[in-house]
Amino acid sequence: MARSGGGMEGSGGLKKGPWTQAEDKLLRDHVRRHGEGNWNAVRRETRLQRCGKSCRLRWANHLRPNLRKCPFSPEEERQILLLHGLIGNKWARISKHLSGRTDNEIKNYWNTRFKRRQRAGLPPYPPDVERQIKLLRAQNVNPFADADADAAHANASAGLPAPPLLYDVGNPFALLSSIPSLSQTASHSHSPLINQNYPLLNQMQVFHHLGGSQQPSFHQDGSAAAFGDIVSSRLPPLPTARTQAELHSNQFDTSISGGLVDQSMLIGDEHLLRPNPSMVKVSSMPALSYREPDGSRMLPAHGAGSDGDVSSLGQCPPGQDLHRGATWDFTFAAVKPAKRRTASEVGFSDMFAVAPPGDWFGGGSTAPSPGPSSAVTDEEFNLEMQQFMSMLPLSDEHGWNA
DNA sequence: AAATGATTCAACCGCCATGTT
DNA sequence: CAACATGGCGGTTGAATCATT
Repeated sequence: MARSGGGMEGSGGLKKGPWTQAEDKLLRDHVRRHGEGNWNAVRRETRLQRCGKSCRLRWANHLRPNLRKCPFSPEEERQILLLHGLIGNKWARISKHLSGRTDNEIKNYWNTRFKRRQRAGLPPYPPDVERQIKLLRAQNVNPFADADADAAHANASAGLPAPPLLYDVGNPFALLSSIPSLSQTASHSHSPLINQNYPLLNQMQVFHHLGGSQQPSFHQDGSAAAFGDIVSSRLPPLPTARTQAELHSNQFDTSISGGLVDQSMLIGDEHLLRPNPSMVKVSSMPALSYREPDGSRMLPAHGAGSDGDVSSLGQCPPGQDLHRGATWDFTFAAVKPAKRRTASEVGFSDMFAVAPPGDWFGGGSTAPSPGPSSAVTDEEFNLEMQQFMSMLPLSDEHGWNA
């Protein structure tokens, strides 16, 4: 998209703005001959008046083979959510797990949908995704934690709270405990991702299944916190309610609804979410059901390019791209306005029932913090992720899009 | 039909890490 | 070891487009 009117020259006579077909051809030919990399040589060896960075970006985001330009599939959306929940705004890392997707694409996707949900006063993750995130984090699953582990350790050493788990302020165990299969996984799996350093959450699940309602206390100093006969000495402290000012920019201000949602919204998910007496009713919330108008997004809204955009369309197999609909957009599109609505049309019956993110990624930091770390490899993580994915229905089982 | 506001996403920018000299 | 070059990443911007009034 043009951001400078096209053809504008920056410093050094370098061109900015949208790429033309001719430029694309030059770049493509160059890469074909010389391979990727050495981007600054492109300008030297071709007539392209683009800086190396611009070339790299153009190639990576639009020209390289195997790019998939179709809308995200439900699995991809779920992966994005899960990965984002685990590692935060690490778009490049996330994109590595989504074949044919660029970090920019994922970033745009997230930002767009996130803002939409934010406006609607919704948490970033649907309930079951949030549960997955909780579980993975509780199990210390962070395949990218090599570098992050140091930071986390440094934080711990400095007495700073570890990245919090997502949880329900009112009932931190309601979500975690409600998935027997997951509890089973946590308790009995021999997966390499099951980290025994975090047994407490698993026990919490058991505890809750046994009818426990007492909530544990966690101490920021990491000292043991009594929880029945369960003592936590290693679990990162769960967050306390924070003020809006402390929320990360990416966090939702759940104060709109007190961080909780109407109990009626739990319909369809009631076997997973326990009624919470502290839930409040939200009087005005956009209706969330949405159906894309007849695959209109098959084509870019703009850009198949007035200026020779060569966005590779149709690279997704038939049926993979026309995915709009109730069972497809289970995540963000549920908040997407079918049409912009008047306040009177707005409803809340399809709001996600989910715990407030509360302290989403650690207070004070402008960047989301990764979750607890482990030495799990990407391969192991992928395997584990696939297993989790397979456990989750792609259908609209819980009626989020109803 | 025009005006206005909202949304999308390609492209840019600045910073940082790594490699090379 | 320092200086420089290069590549990568995440955040942000803004024109094009869409939807609504």
